[in-house]
Amino acid sequence: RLRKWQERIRTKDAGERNLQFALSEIDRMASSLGIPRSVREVACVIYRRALDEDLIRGRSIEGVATSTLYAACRMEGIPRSLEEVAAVSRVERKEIGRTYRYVAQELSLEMEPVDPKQYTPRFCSELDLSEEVQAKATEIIDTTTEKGLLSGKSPTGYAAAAIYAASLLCNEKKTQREIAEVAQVTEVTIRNRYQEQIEAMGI
Amino acid sequence: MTDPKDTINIENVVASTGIGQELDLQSVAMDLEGADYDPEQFPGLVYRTQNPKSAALIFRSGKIVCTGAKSTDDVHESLRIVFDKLRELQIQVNEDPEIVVQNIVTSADLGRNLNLNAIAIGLGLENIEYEPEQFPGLVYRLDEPEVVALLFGSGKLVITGGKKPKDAEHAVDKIVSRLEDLGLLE
DNA sequence: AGTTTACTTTCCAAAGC
DNA sequence: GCTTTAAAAAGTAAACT
Repeated sequence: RLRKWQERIRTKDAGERNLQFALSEIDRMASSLGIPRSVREVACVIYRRALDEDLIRGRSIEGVATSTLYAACRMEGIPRSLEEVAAVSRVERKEIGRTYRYVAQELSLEMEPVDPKQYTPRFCSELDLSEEVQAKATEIIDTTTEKGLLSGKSPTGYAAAAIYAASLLCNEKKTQREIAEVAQVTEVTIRNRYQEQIEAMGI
Repeated sequence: MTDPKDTINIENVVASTGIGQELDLQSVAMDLEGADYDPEQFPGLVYRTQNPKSAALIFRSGKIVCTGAKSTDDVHESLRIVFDKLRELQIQVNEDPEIVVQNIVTSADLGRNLNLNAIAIGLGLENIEYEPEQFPGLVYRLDEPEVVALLFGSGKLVITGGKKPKDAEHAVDKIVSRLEDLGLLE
């Protein structure tokens, strides 16, 4: 009887320690990505839900913590790409993506696809581009999306190409390399999306 | 308009069977030309047939898995070749061991571009998985028939998980009618 | 700048770790 | 869970020319 009781306390303590570790990891990753406190709190709430639903079993705490932060950013409309969260996590990108899909499905998070426009303010700001370029990029994204160009394309690559096109149109040119660095995509992807977009825009 | 069902093409058939007899894979690997056997990596011996093209995984238990065939007839033909090869090695194999098709992968074309964003929201986020950052296809799990469809922006699709060719036809019909109901196929 | 190769996703069986 | 096998879809990445 005493042994069972001690075991319960031990598991409870271990669970408590694991939860504290997960929450501090979320905080650490969020800090290095410059994610606001309100979003970290959303991530912590999702993590606790995942814990309550017993979704952590068979998965790494760090993996679930990272996925939870990724999901929270999307829910709050300030997405970070898997590339970006993977850069501050000790779990690889593929694992984070798989865990995110599992958690989102099990908790019925019903996440809508990421809108490329949600990346433009942050990317433009990191590139020191004007509001004018940002507005132009937004317009390019809206127009080309209406023409059906977005299906299947990565939101970061799509946003990066629109920003590249907008920077040219507004005479504030940034090189493909500079934009690729900020958006964490390759120059080849920017070229491919850019060609389609300017053609659809009739430029 | 061409019926999307007419564009269905079987791309891969997976089937299992068995010769009801234990095998010494080490000696089979020695005698069978072109056999790949690395028990440290995987317990099955890999044997590839050329006509029709397929890959057979042969296990110590005598059970066999055949993949890569383009039709159910090809699976039977490939396995017939495998059975004959084993017989050449003085291994007893019945006339026609039971062959069970486990999975059929098909491709098809709806003939129009698809707005995957609208489909993801329209068909309801519950049976749909669409993460273009991770994969360009939208994953749609059907209950009847019980298959999984991957829909692409081009209107092309992949259907997998079915046990018979008809499953893919039924799946295409359901997908088409559901997209039409939502006004997402036009 | 553009090409080639390789990897991402879905499915399934097998035996063993 | 993982390992291996096969195949399609289309996008992206890495490594070259």
